[in-house]
Amino acid sequence: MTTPQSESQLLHRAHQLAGLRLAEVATEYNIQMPTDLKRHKGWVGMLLETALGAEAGSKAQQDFAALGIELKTIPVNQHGYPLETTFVSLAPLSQNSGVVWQNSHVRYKLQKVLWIPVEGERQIALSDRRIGSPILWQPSAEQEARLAQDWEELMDLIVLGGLHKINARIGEVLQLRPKGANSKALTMGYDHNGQAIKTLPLGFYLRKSFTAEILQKFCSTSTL
DNA sequence: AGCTGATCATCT
DNA sequence: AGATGATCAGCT
Repeated sequence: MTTPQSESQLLHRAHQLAGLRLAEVATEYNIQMPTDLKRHKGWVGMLLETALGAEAGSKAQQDFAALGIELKTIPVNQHGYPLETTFVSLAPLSQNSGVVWQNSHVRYKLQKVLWIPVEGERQIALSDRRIGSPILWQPSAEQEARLAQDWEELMDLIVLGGLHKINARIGEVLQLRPKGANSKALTMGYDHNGQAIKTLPLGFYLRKSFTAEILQKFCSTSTL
């Protein structure tokens, strides 16, 4: 699939996927389907990237950089409520001087997001899971303010030597959680004395309550 | 190691 | 049961 040339073209393609089951899309693009996602956690996301013409195996950019749009698939239950949090970006634990909300990766990634809900309950076979209607979202001023507030609180902990105080309970809409190969993968950070330490890489994630708000606003009639 | 794509699975 | 912390795969 060639990359879409306009926002409306991308939306049109996304709407055409709505209602299809994952097996139908995988067959159309000759993509092997795993039995489950245990060892293929990013499979649904990659499938829809292919189907929509995003640049595969891409870089630290939006999926549709020319359109300024990030693609996110999100697993939902039968009511359209998120089953998982949404990873946004890695948190800069070092070399973070001068980073402010306005030039942050989180704000960049969330400027404009095409959300595609997909049935995610494990009782539904992967092949039978249906794709929902796409939602093109831009944060409202109020939503961005909440994101910025959490981001600043969490970045303050990182920058001011509070890494040891960080856990997933902090933040109303945004949280920090480990994001690495495993608990042995370490990165550089700074402790409360300003000393360089090895610490778990952390990522910013959107809480389910926040993404539910995004999905619900549009899905009152039919998303799935 | 650090990005991309995320979900798993244990613990509370 | 839901959230937190841990983990999986591929590419650079």
